[in-house]
Amino acid sequence: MKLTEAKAQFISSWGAFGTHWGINRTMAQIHALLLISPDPITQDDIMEQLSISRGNVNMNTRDLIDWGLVDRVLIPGERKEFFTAEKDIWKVATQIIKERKKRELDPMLKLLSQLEQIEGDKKDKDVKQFVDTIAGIRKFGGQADKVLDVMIKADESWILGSMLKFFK
Amino acid sequence: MKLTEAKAQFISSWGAFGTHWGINRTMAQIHALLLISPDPITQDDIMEQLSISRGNVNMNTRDLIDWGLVDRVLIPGERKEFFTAEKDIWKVATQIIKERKKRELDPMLKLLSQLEQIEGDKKDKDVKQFVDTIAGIRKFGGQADKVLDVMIKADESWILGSMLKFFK
DNA sequence: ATATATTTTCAATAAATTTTGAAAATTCAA
DNA sequence: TTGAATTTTCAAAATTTATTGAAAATATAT
Repeated sequence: MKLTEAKAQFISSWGAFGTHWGINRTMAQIHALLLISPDPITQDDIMEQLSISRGNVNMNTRDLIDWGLVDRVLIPGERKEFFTAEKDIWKVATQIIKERKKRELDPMLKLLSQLEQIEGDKKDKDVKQFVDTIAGIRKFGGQADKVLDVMIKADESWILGSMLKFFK
Repeated sequence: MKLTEAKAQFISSWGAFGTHWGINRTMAQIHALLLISPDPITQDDIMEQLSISRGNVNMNTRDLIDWGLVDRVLIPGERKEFFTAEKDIWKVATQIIKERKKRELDPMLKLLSQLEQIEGDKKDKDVKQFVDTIAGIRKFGGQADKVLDVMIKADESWILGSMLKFFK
């Protein structure tokens, strides 16, 4: 397989993959393109390589920057802005976990603790099942929250290596 | 807060939550409803409680069954089919991990190992960045794969507890 | 300051996804 | 069997989400 074909496949698959993870296709594709670009590239480069509009590139690069996955780079003597992606996959994963935890897990846990305090007779089986379910999810979520915090704080891949040895 | 209100909030939030995880809103809502229902319920119950069509319920319960999260239950003397959800959140999580690994991670890893073997001069910086990126993702994915396998095999929450002690 | 290059915004449009509902298929009791 | 109850299917409609592109805003060089 040649580089051009492989690139196209990677970008396309990474885009499809992203949709399973709550990230839009184009955002994931731009991210893929930046990951395999050795040097920073411009809006126009992205537009051309992915055949998408300027507005689309602009919005999605902004989102990627908000996610902490992409940076704007100013190149001396160049009028245009350049973009570059964090290449260390561990940092990428950590950053994604951090953001999703903040955007999704934390608010959900907050809601669950509110829902746990409903009025009602605990002997009523509907009430009981509701409270038990909420409590179960909350407990699980709380554990996940702690594990993710540990992962976020660890900055190198030793932690996964350690886990593996631990569980072998 | 009263049970009715709390139920509605939970179902609605769980639905929204699901959309961030590549699961469609209605499927997640049906799952939520089943989680808090102490006894098995019918298609009609679901239609009524969530105000959705029969076809919609049918398709989404089928998907939930495919995901291994919901079971059909036959109640003696009843003509209709009943549905019930696995209530143990750990089992739910394990099942989801197992399915997503199979549907997403495994195919991605397979593709990456193909892409790593491209023809081309390793001294070319485009080639180098491409190969390095793919290798990095593959290595990370491979580790994740192993960790997830361990989690899937562990059937009780002791494993997370152990992790926490380990990293404290 | 002015002209030019570049980026951003956002209403309109297009595309993708979800939902409906009625017809077809299936199940089951008598 | 027959017919009523129930489930399934799937084309059409509705809804949601993503994309475009041109105008407005901003930045930069001379």
